[in-house]
Amino acid sequence: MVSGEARKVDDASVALAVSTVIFALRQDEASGLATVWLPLVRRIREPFDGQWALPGGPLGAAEDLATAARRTLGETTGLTPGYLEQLYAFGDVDRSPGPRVVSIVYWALVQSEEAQRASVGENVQWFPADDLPALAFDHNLIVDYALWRLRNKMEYSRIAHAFLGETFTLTQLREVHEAVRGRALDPANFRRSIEGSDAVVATDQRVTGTRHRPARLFRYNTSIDLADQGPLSRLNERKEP
Amino acid sequence: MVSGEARKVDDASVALAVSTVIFALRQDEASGLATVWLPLVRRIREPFDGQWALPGGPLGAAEDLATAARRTLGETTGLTPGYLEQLYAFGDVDRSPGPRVVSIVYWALVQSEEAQRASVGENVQWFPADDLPALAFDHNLIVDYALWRLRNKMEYSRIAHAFLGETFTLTQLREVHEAVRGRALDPANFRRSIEGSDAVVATDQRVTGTRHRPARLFRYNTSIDLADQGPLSRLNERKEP
DNA sequence: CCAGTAAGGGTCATTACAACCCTAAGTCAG
DNA sequence: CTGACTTAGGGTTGTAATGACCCTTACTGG
Repeated sequence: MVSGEARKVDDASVALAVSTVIFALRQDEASGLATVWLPLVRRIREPFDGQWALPGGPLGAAEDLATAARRTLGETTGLTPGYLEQLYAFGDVDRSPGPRVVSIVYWALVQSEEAQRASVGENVQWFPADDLPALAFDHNLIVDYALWRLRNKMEYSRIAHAFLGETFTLTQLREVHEAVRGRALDPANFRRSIEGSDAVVATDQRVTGTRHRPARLFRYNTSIDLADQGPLSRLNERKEP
Repeated sequence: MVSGEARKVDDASVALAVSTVIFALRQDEASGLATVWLPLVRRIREPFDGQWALPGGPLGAAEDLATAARRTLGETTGLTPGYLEQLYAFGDVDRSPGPRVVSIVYWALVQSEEAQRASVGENVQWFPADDLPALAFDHNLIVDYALWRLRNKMEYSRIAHAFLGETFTLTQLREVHEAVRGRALDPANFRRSIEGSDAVVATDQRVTGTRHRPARLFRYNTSIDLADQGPLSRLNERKEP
């Protein structure tokens, strides 16, 4: 039998949802070190009524997958991500009680200030990514996988700037890496590895008023593909305004 | 508005399909070097009637995504992959004329002999991955991405054995790497890098009758996670018999 | 003006890797 | 039987990347 890609699913009871794991960094008040946090949404209907879940919702009929991820994320949390990438499609038959749901999950990064600005209400709360409660559906596994991808990708690509503003010091950039990778990095070695690559461009500005030696401000090299998705970057470029 | 993951898609016209890019190695008759090939299926209905497309089909109501990939692959090409991993979900609104289709695409590897055995008919043909005709839908982009992932993954993980049998010589393993990466590798350096890792276990068997010095046969170290998918390997383990 | 601290640069040992060379051990032609 | 040929497999060396550690520079607040 030869495939007919356009045929409908036999049983129309398969629903398609889009969810997003979105990370930001937060200073721990005790240690002063930054760690990875993410917002969760309290469910207000069965199944898993009252439990925490990833922000998301059904796919609209006229929107692309990434657009649906942005929209549902905005509707539920008010956040606008600085980086967004598809993570995985979860579709096990038994992953949700009741009608079957296939979830296409994205993962994203926001700047910390943007995360502060966004509304936080009764039904949206931030949690440390390493220490989550039991979530609805298979969302604990999803977060684990997203966190693993974030940590992996931080080592070989240049997504760290999505946590920072337009310009930043090398110390700020290093602190992002330290927060995600969970250990201290040598400032001098870090500087050399970054400056040795072409990821970053020095500006002629400096940060003063820090009661220390003024630090140079850097900007990301926009002529470089930060995402490192190979042929797919074509697809992503096309879609962004 | 808070998400309801289990709600149906507003417009029920979104169909969910599963396709697979499956690679095998073939000797080029002229040069004797191996290169990467994949089977394509000729479409026998609109849209793209008569053009080549990836093997696939609609998702069944009671099967997991990977199961659907294996099933549709078997039905259309007769192949049983030695390795299977999710690639990406393609869901742009305009990727298919007519009713909307979201395709969850897998990529896979088969042993070369298994690929030989599988039926090849009028409507299934093998093509070199580097030199494809214009395919149906966005399948050229999909194959490019799958090939990029294969080449990337070959460098840092241990999937090469999926092209080989139970036991193999280091020369065979090296030829797999050479075929995928497209360039010759130094035999001595390759040997050291493999033996230095714990990916491979030497058996006490040797290959004779090759009119050369007999080569040791190796076996893969099954106590190691070959796929390197982090937390997802949990999910995959569970599903395989 | 001095103490404290971050910015930023230098040095060195270790490691991974590529290039290149050599020897070992089979088969086949004669 | 023997030597040519070819692949198996090991050794040596230079280079590039990385981490550990030390030093100087430059600002601010007391």
